[in-house]
Amino acid sequence: MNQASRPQSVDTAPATGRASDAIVSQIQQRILSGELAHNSPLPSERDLMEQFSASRTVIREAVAALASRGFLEAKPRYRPIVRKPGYDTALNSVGSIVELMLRQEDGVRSLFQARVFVERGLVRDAATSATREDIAALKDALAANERAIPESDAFFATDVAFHGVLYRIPQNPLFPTLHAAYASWLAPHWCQMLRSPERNQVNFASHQAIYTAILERDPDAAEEALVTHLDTAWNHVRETFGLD
Amino acid sequence: MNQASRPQSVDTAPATGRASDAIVSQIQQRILSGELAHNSPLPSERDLMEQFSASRTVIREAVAALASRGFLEAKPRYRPIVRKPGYDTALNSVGSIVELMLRQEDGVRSLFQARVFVERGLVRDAATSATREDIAALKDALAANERAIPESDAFFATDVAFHGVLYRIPQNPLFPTLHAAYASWLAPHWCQMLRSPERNQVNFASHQAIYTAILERDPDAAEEALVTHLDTAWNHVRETFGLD
DNA sequence: TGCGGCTCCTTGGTCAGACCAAACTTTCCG
DNA sequence: CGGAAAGTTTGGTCTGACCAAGGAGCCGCA
Repeated sequence: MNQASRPQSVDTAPATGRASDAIVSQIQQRILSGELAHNSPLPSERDLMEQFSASRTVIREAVAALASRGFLEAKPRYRPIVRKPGYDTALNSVGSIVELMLRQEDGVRSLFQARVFVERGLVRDAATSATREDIAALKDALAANERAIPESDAFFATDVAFHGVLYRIPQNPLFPTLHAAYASWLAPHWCQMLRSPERNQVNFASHQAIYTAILERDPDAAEEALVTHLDTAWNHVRETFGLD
Repeated sequence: MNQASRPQSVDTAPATGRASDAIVSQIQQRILSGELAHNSPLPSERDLMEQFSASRTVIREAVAALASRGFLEAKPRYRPIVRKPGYDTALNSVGSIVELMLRQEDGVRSLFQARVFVERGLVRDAATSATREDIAALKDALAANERAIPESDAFFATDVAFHGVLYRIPQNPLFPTLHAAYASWLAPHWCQMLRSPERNQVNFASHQAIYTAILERDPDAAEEALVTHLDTAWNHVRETFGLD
């Protein structure tokens, strides 16, 4: 509450039509600057309307806008929580729309195809430039995968985890985020599919083949193993949902 | 106004805290079903509050929510326009956040690196499975690129277009969208960079090398040419902005 | 007849004040 | 000392009102 007494002096965009826009950008700045700490609750709406000398209507509008952009997490009856957005927030905001597109099967195919595309690059990259630690992580994930063969639920988790290791190898924060997004989008579809230890065994074998190829620094083999693996998976998806 | 008289009978989620949620999902359905036609204006807020027998507060909240999710395009003082969302809408909604992340240079690097990653896959794919038409399109784009060498602005456009052709080859609607997104995100940075016919010449040569490799069905050569090309570009970016 | 300009109605944006129910805080009793 | 009860805060919703800008219709001039 230091300079809060003259909030209007710093108006960045007073000319525009929406009064809430100015407030949105101000609060946004406060969040980015840390003045409003990450994970702390937003001041009450009445407080804010005093700080910005605006009506509650405008304040609520601003809060809603910030929430929709991922700067706030607003549970129905609770105080909004300040969230400094990261890559995950970004992908999260697409989530709802992706969900919609997934309903028309063409979307599922496109998305899955895109995933194959990315992972092809990932395994090539892994084969050419994985570090000792990366390989070790892969080995661990593979071992966990093998142990989980009898239990389909656990197997699914370790399956996702194995692929997740691949996404972490390039050291680019975008990829793990992308993986999480993929997983969350496609998981509902996966869960509907019938699973069995036999099928798990096949998938594990594919993972092992990928791992081996990476170990041998053979990008082409790794890519092929990956493609085979995901093609098989896709066929299962097609069978299950009766797509094209 | 057929079934509008009993809007509460179809409530999908009446138990939740937010009253606007129900209205949001109903309007959303009407948009998806085509009952509210694409590009047509939304009924006035007063109309809607009658249809849903809700206060204007709630209606406005619902409209704002739909607008933030891309189902409506709401210019400040005008009637909201109905928009059936597509892939572009999805990526558009990330735009604002990406913009923010681009400000901390690490984000630029990550994003650029991810782009390199994707395009590596794209050129490999092009080299292995480009059709005659794809090759022709590439050739055209390359020719346009060459013609534009003297004029940096035009060159930039044809540069983007050339890469755009690569994104279209896999026939996956996600990729062109991604390309558009990349272009719009990185364009502001590119525009700040100094350009010259000499530099354009170098870039054109790179494009030509990529094209040649694709023509010769040589994925490795194509990938290498692409990586060289983008590495050079990245060095220019680094020089311009003084990144790590 | 055609068209720019004026008027009036519509409609989105904002405000003030009020009420309710759920969440939070404090108090008090076992 | 812990948990239940009472009181206070606070988000969600409603009502009614006002303002200014957009849009439709009217009018007069060319």
